[in-house]
Amino acid sequence: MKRKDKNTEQVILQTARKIFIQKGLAGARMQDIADQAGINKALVHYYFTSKNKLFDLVFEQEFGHFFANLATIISSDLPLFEKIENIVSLDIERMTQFPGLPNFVMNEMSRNPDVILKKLKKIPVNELLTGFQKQINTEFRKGNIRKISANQLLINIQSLCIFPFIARPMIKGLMQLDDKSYLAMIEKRKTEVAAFIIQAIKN
Amino acid sequence: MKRKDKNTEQVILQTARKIFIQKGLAGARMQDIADQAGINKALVHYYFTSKNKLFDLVFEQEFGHFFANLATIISSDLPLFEKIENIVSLDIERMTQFPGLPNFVMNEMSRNPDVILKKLKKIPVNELLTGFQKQINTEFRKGNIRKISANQLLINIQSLCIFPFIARPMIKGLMQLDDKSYLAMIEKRKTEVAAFIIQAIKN
DNA sequence: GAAAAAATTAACCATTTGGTTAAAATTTAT
DNA sequence: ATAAATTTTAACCAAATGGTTAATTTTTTC
Repeated sequence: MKRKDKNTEQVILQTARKIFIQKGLAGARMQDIADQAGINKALVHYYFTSKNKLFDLVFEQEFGHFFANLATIISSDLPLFEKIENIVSLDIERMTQFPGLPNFVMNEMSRNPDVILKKLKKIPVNELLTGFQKQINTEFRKGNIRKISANQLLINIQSLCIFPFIARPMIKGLMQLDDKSYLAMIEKRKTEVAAFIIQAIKN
Repeated sequence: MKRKDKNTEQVILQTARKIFIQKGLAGARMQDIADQAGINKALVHYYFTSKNKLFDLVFEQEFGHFFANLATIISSDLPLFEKIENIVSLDIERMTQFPGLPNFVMNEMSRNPDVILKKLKKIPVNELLTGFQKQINTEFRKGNIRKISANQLLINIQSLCIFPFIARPMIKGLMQLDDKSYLAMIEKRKTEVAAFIIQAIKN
């Protein structure tokens, strides 16, 4: 195994990501991570010092994916309905690309709210919400939409986009969908959810 | 500790529930359950045989809460909009009453989809969805609502009701809400979410 | 090519964990 | 009141776990 051909550190990280997402911090085993990475367990410690350190690193990366580009769209000059369409599209695409992500992030937020709070502080949420609320108020005054708070609207958008990924096994089970059907349904939601939301707020 | 005054089995069960909801199966420790129940660890094994057995029992009970009364409302003769209002109200009330429930159930569904599939098979979902779709079709033909599938509508309702509980720490962090403000916001959603949905499908 | 640095290995370690056991204590049944 | 049944206890157990160590191997540097 030559360093030029393979980067052991990266292999461990990818493997750890997969297992942490699947099993969570408590359920993941260092030996399993080593086995699946095809290395000796001591190497995990050599490169990452401890289970917690490795987990923190993985979580940092995954958490970054969660909010990727969202701020940019929310603060853009796009017309409101178009903005909603773009947020929905981006959210659903990202969750499709990283299917275990919402469960992973939500769990860790439950387990460890203080760490998350610290991370969230780095996001200029007030600015975003203020700008978004202004846009909403403008559209409301023009008579284009009904009254709604930026907070509630964003919660609704995220709810409609993310929950079906969290509830994937339940939805598949209840509605008797195989993977293909489930994914087709998710694909359809890209336009349907946006339309649902726009219709809900439209005057 | 007299049997007449306290039921050790129940105390263990309540404690286990709390800890399993908080830590999950892998993260919960039998010694912690015993400590918090104020008993000797061997007692947990005496009454419940193993960690897995105890967990299964707790999960069974919690899973029951998740779907409680939902089938009854969906299959009732209520007019569609009223039905939506009742589902939303019931969902939000139940999640307020059992705040850790959605995380707990969603996690276990991820971890153990086969077990969940088995449980879901006991719910007469096809009947429910068929009936609900009929009602929707009737309203659509009358020109009262837009076209939507029962599946997507139910997913949207559940998304809007449940996700804010799953994402509680994130919402609180991003929107800088304390517990009181968060709960006030949730209370408001009982009517707002129903109105949002009704508006989204109304013609 | 030799030395230094880095990566890898296999064995080992202390602690934790879920579970077991047998004795003691308590409750119930007669 | 005694015997039987049940509950509880404290000690113990084997395996699993995250982590450590020192030797060996490989790669990099000069």
